Amino acid sequence: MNEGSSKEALLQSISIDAKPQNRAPKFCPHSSNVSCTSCRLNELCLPIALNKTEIHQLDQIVERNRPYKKGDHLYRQNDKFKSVYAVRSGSFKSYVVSDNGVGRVTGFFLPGEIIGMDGIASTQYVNSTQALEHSSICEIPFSQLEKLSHQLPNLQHHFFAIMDNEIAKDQQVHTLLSSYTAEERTASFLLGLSSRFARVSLSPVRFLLPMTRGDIGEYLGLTVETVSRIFTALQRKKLIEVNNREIVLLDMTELRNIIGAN
Amino acid sequence: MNEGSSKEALLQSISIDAKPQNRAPKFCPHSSNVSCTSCRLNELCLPIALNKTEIHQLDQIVERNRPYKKGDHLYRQNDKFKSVYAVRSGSFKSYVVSDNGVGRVTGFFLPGEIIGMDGIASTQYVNSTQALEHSSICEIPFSQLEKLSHQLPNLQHHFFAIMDNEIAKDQQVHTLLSSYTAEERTASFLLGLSSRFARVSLSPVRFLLPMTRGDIGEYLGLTVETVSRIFTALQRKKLIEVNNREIVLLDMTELRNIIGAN
DNA sequence: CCAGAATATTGATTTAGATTAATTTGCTGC
DNA sequence: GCAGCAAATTAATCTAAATCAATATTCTGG
Repeated sequence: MNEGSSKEALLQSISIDAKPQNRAPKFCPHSSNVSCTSCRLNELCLPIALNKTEIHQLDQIVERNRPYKKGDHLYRQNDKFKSVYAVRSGSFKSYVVSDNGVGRVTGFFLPGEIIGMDGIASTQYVNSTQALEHSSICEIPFSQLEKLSHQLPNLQHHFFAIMDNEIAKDQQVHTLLSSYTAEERTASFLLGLSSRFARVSLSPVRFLLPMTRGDIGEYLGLTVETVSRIFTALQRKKLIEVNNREIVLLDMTELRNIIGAN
Repeated sequence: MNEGSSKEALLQSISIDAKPQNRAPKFCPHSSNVSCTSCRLNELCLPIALNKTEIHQLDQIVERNRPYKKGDHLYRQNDKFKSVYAVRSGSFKSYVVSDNGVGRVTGFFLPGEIIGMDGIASTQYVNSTQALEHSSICEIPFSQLEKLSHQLPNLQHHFFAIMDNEIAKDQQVHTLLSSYTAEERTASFLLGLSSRFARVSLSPVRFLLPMTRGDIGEYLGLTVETVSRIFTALQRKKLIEVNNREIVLLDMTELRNIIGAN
């Protein structure tokens, strides 16, 4: 079941040159990945549904930034909205901090996923977004993306679809938070991660959590302690195996049954 | 404070002809509202940010359907996605029903708001949407909206913004559900409704709830009983006045304080 | 106008998950 | 290599909201 590939393998396969801002000719020795055309994620990311010529046009506006290290911010709450970002490697979390200092995680982002779509309407980002590990991203200035969408109906349609997926996803979270138990939430979270890892050709049954139990709790509306307890409980039931950040899904069918009632 | 206008007043001000599908010349005696240009909501709805000529083009693709009566469905879960809808009068709720028959309300829609943006990505609606009272809507076939967006950069931008607002709104709900108490949720819900009523020039302090306590509960992740109890509690604290579906907000400042901590 | 159904309220009891607290494990930088 | 800190686990207690139950009110269709 594809257990050979691991998170680390992905990270290694994408080397990043120090100053990728300089638009370089196609085959730069420091990067296997300076263009959308050659990017291993192009089937999952913005270029999907675009033809060669169109991808090339998209390529022109993508800025491949320096890598981010753990804790670095992509942007902060109330920063002026400028770009959306595609995760190239690693992972990010977005969160809001309320006046009283309590933080709430609003989303996690894995390779091939698009970050920063909060902000288009308000012209400011409503979340902060921060790297959970050493990560790299592609920055796409929104005004240019908009202009290009205007020329390429495929891109416009695809971007509508991406935003819409975001809406659909948020509504699933709505259902989850308004009616699932702690165990159902956790099972659903693990299965969700699993299929997102599968999407980028990583093992859907064995993976490393890029986030802390605290992050998961904030995202699922649970406390750290509850998340931890549920993990142990699921392990005792032989549905998963947990070793700190490493998760093995032993019985996906039964995990699905847990949330199946809903 | 604008208490003169009421829900009923709005309903009356918009009369609807029986077969509005026939595109009619500007001044039809049966409707004060057969074009976006003359619609009292045009400052809040899709036409916002469009100039006269552009509004006219939008007008050409809008279908003004027959009115819906309470309980009528705009579309159902898994129906093929075809259109988005703008509420002209009345109100709607969208919901999903899970396998075990438990329903969850995912959103409420008031005049000037856009329904049906779930579905663009999946080509099927993921919610069902139903009128909460006698209501009328404008239907906008999405393929045509997309085509038009492609010609009118303003419309494209505005539609991005509308979708983005949806995302931002859903994320607020995420925060609400993952960390607010029952009282905080309820206060936040009432204040939210209040400002949405204000947006369509209805009183922000005295309004009729178009939905049941059960709907509110499903939306907020609470039981009917809890919603009812919180209403009574807020009433006892003199923050609101409740008479069945009629709500008066007596102390908006204090209501804001309830959620202010967050 | 009335009967039955849907909706809403209120109270008593239970419970899932929060809170509090203490301990263990793992990780980072000197 | 280990000191100090962040993250995770586990247990005991508490509590907000669910559940169960009964009644009251409002709406609807004949």
